[in-house]
Amino acid sequence: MGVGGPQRTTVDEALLRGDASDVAPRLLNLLLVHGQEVGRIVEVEAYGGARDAASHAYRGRTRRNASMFGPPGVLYVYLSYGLHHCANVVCGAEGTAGAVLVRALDPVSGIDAMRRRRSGATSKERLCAGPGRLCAALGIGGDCDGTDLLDVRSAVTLADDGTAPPLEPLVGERVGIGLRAGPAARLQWRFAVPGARSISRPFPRAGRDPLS
DNA sequence: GGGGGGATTCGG
DNA sequence: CGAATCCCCCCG
Repeated sequence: MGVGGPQRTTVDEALLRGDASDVAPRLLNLLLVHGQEVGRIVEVEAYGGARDAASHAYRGRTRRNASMFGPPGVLYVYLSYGLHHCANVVCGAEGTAGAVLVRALDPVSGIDAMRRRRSGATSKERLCAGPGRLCAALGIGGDCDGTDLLDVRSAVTLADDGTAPPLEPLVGERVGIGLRAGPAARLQWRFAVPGARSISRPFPRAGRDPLS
């Protein structure tokens, strides 16, 4: 057999139909593709709708978050802190808000182009370790908001090379959620591939209870 | 119409 | 730790 690597297929919409917290861990080890630049999704976070105080959609639809209400498979891109773009895979039924934030990729190909876009980054494992970093590396900007990730003709797509998601992903609280989000800040809606090289920030050590 | 805060990142 | 810098929310 050839050494060209496993065949890449598109992702079925059925994978994305559920709630964000159910869909998120199933996106681990899929590929995010923009032209020649390809990265493996190794860290994600789930964001819901009206019941998730940490979600952009908590207070309903706005111009910014409109894509979150779209059909599953749409790309939701927003500008964070006026500087960095962040990419989400929209999930759940059309009309309901739900999305999975892609927080880190392991670079697979197009690494030279990624480095060019991220002039500061040197090491491969930092290239796409963070939601803003990976968008910069892949060239995903606001113009990509609303893209259909399941359409092979799109500039940005999701792909599956046959690597299954981990049976036991790392699980933790979402990053950067302020106290104003209330109990939603403690939801264990962050997931990652154990042992992945590119993780945006460490997960707290599991296996011990706090001293409460 | 104004002010505060953010799903971030980098440099000092 | 603070700056960069835009969108959105809430209050008046």
